Amino acid sequence: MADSDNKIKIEKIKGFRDHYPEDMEIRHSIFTRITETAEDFGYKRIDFPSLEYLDLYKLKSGSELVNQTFSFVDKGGREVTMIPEATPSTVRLLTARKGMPKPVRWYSFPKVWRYEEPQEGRFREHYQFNADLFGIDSAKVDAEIIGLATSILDSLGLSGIYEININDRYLMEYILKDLNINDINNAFSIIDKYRKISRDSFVEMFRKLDANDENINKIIDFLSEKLDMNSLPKKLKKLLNNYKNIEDRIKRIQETSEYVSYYTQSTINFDFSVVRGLSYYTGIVFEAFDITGKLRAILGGGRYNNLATLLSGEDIPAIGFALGDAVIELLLKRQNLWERNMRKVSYYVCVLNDVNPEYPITIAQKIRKTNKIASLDFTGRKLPAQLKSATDFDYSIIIGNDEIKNNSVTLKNMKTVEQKVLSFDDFIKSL
RNA sequence: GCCGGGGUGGGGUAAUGGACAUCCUUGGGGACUGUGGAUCCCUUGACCCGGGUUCGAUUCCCGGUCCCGGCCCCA
Repeated sequence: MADSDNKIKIEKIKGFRDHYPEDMEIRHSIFTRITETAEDFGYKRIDFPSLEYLDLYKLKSGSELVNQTFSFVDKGGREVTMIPEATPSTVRLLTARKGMPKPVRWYSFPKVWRYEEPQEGRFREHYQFNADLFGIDSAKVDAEIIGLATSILDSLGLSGIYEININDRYLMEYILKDLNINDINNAFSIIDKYRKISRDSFVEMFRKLDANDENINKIIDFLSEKLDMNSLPKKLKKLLNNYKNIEDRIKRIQETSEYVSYYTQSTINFDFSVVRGLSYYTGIVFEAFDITGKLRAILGGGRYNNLATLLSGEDIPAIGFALGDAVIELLLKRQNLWERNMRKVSYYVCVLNDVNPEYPITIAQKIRKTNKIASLDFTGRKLPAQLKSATDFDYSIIIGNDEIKNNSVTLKNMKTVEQKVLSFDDFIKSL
């Protein structure tokens, strides 16, 4: 870029994405399918600011999170952050209206931000779909949320390429305490690393939590394989010193799993290594995984019964999940499903030179009134050039002085190349 | 925050320590008067940024930046 051109070159900010029309067309189609599925379940859409007080996140996650957010002090001296996730905002909206009739079913599809190094399927800004159900704490609603999640994946054509892995924070805590491990948070973060680190370093880290080798081996044994729900009780009886007190909890997990199977054919496992990073989860946690194991979790969520209490003092049971657009895009592209699939019928109106615009505009407006797409070519170019612009459309319409004189429409199917002349009235009827 | 690999017109590419930087596509103009979704001709347009080595750097070296990927972390 020569200086004499007096241009400045602005590059895209690291980790952010541009979306051109050919990309947006597909993206919008996918997003619409996702939100329509939520609507079909009776979930209502909400939205909230992209900027929140940093305190909203300090409440539940500690100060380390600050390093991974886009945070700054605004001109009014407020410590604010680009929202890194939707759940705290969602709960803020819920608790700000006292006495909302329960249950509340809400979804949102905001952009969220995180300050980290971009890599496959991870950007500093991405879209994240969220769905939450407030006011009920039962296996049935746990299953509904998971069922909504699977219905969304299934509706995108991803059936059979993912599985659901379930765990329960309450159960985990019980097990760890039963094995005399009391530093629960640290234990969680070690367990979260189980599939990434060696057995030796796993043992080493647990020893630092004063766990004895016998119990560590029990944990490893329990972590080593995903379980189907039926074998869970047997496994736990062997593992735990005191099984009785946790029996109801196991039953609930089994029920949840059974109910989820009414929504989807997808495999549901119990997986003790599913921990989820957020500290506010209190019960069931779940993730959908690509069965090839190549990608990170496709979506994840869980029950968080005390976040509302933290924010407002009001006790509101809650469960939800989140789904990022980046991983979905990777998956769909891998399955050759990243394509527009809900496109309206489209017309390209070629307007020949010297034609009064009234007639073509009238035709375009008639088309648009029937919920179809009409685009007018006012370039005055030669017909072949206009037809070239029409390539992406289903039909082209040619309007010249002949058509105006005869009150007719020349309609060309751009795929079959078939062409016919209709009267204006017949054309309108054909829409 | 760390590590590796990259960066040539709008998109896709070729070559090069030295002269007009290749080809395709797209854009613009023209040939050809409403169907040639063309063809032909002309044309606009690029070596990521800064510094160093050199007579001379797009090319070699260093730093930055962005892209791709991996780690850390994971919302």
